[in-house]
Amino acid sequence: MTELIRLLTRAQKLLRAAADDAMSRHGVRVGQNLVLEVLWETDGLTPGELAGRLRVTTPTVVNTATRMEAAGLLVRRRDPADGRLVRLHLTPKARAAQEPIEEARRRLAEHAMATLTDDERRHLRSALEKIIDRMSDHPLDLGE
Amino acid sequence: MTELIRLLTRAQKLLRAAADDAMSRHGVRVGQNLVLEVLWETDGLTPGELAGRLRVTTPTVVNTATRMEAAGLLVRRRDPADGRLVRLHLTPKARAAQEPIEEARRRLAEHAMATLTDDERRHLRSALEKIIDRMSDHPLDLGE
DNA sequence: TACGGATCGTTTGCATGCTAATGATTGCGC
DNA sequence: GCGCAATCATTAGCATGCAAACGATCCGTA
Repeated sequence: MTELIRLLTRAQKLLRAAADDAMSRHGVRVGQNLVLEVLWETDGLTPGELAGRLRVTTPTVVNTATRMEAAGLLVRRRDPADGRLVRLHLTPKARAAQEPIEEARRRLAEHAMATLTDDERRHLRSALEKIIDRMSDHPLDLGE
Repeated sequence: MTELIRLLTRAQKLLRAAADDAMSRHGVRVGQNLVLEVLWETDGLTPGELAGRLRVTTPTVVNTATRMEAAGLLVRRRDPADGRLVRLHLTPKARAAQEPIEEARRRLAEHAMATLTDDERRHLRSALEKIIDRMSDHPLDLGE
């Protein structure tokens, strides 16, 4: 079964590289895209909230946000009600990138799955969900 | 279909984190494990050869090898016949880690796939291979 | 009201990848 | 035999993740 994990890793790497390529055409790197996807839907989230939704640590979001701020994709605003919080707001530049990036993402996904039948896609989805559930609910116990 | 890519990414991330956890018990990080797997089989490869087998760039192997050298897992030796080449040789410490690490890897894989039937595993393997073939043979064309 | 624990974001340091630039060595062609 | 292009490894710089340490702010309690 270790072979299956290798295949999964390799497929994910190919997809990630292709996604990064596609996103880069629009001035967005693959990690930044994850932040954008959430903020397009709900602007003004805090780094901590974003980290929770992306299943990533807060420092990761903070660093990505800093790079995105430098790239002119978002701005930080202190929450007026709670001085500990920082709210991340997208710029018009980030909003303008939404349609082309989502389109690129859709095309990439269709391209990657082009040789899979609907049935194969369903099976793939189901298998991945089982693995995710398994690893989420029962993290590998290594003793002590 | 973009949902399928998200699932694949999430599953891979969970597996990688679990693998890193398991390997760390044996003083080896998940990236170093890839190098070990190849060198256990064929000792004395060059960084370039390793990079080719691992589908990773040469600088990545060089950096990983430097960390592994610092950790006492391997040594660099200049090739006597060709001064440009560097050959990576495992230390006894790295050989001693082989059995426990391979065992941990097997257990992790079995654990992650525990809720999948043989049929589901076959379908998963087949789908992943199709995606890999597709992305390898037909990299997404983005136009110029 | 003042203090101390809880809650955030940030900084720091590391591992893993990449691309581009650099440096050493080889080997072919003249 | 010499020089120059090809071939390697390495270095530098960046993006993405993590964990751990730190600093600021808030809030319940005494």
